[in-house]
Amino acid sequence: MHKMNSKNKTFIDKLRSSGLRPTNQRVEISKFLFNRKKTFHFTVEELKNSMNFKRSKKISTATFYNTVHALKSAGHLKEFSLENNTSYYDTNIKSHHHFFDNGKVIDIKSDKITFQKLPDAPKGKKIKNVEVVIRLENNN
Amino acid sequence: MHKMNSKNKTFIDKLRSSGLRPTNQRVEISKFLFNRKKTFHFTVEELKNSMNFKRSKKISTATFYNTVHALKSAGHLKEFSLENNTSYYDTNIKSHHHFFDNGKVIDIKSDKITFQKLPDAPKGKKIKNVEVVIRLENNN
DNA sequence: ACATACTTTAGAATAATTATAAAGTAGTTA
DNA sequence: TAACTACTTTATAATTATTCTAAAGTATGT
Repeated sequence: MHKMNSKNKTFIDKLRSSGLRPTNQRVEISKFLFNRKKTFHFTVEELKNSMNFKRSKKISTATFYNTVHALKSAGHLKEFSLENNTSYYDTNIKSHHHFFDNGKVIDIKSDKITFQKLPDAPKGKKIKNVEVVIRLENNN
Repeated sequence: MHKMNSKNKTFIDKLRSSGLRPTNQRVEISKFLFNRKKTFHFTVEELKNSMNFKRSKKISTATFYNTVHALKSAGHLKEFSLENNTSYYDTNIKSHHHFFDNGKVIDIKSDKITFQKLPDAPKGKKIKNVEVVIRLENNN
């Protein structure tokens, strides 16, 4: 007996293309992450807390880590780091940049930043990507 | 009895301006960090291991963390992050950028990158700094 | 419906970092 | 210089983020 409406398909596809069977837990995580208009920035701990908050049967920490890691490896999530030893993930996987405003992260669309000059890659290497972080502080 | 030649002064000044008394341990750490030609990238663990390697009397982990943290807060070190939940520090505090080549970090001088277009800061905010990370991969 | 390989989970293990509190030291003062 | 006080060092415990483990459960092909 399959419970699957057309809306779920997309989430399930993301899981399958990450090499993951679409179990209930994973489908719910995938929905939670991708069924939204705006891009979503999160840590695994935040994701776990916000999803488990209302659930009677909690999804385990390991499942959150496994699922997020697989989605990231498959390219459905983008990982980035702040200076607090925690991994952040972004549902916006298109190349883009970030504002950091004391712990808060805001996406900057790729075309908002263009370069006049970029260095050459060292010999034997090539550029995989370029990421810009603009740190903000309060005016005045 | 003071053992202090003019060379040490500089290291001691960095400590004092970080609000730290120049104890033996701290002076040695400060020397180790700043008494070099090229800029130095390190994690606290790496710093501890390389300094303690040859010492009979080891400097404690807490002292490394405290000292590095104070030097960073005072602006004598720059902190940055890779995607491995570890803090990296850079003795080059001038605004500059980085190549990341699987875990290896290479400085890029500030003037090697210039922008054609940068976004405005959100209202009430201003730009504190802009950092570029260029990720490398092997050719072919 | 079976078999099998993949999953979930609680809990242990690990790694980086921070906190604690007792013993030691720098810098000031008398 | 002796004494004092506040700051330091250190070993160790605690904390946080993450990964590992192994037993019990489930998806999927036949």
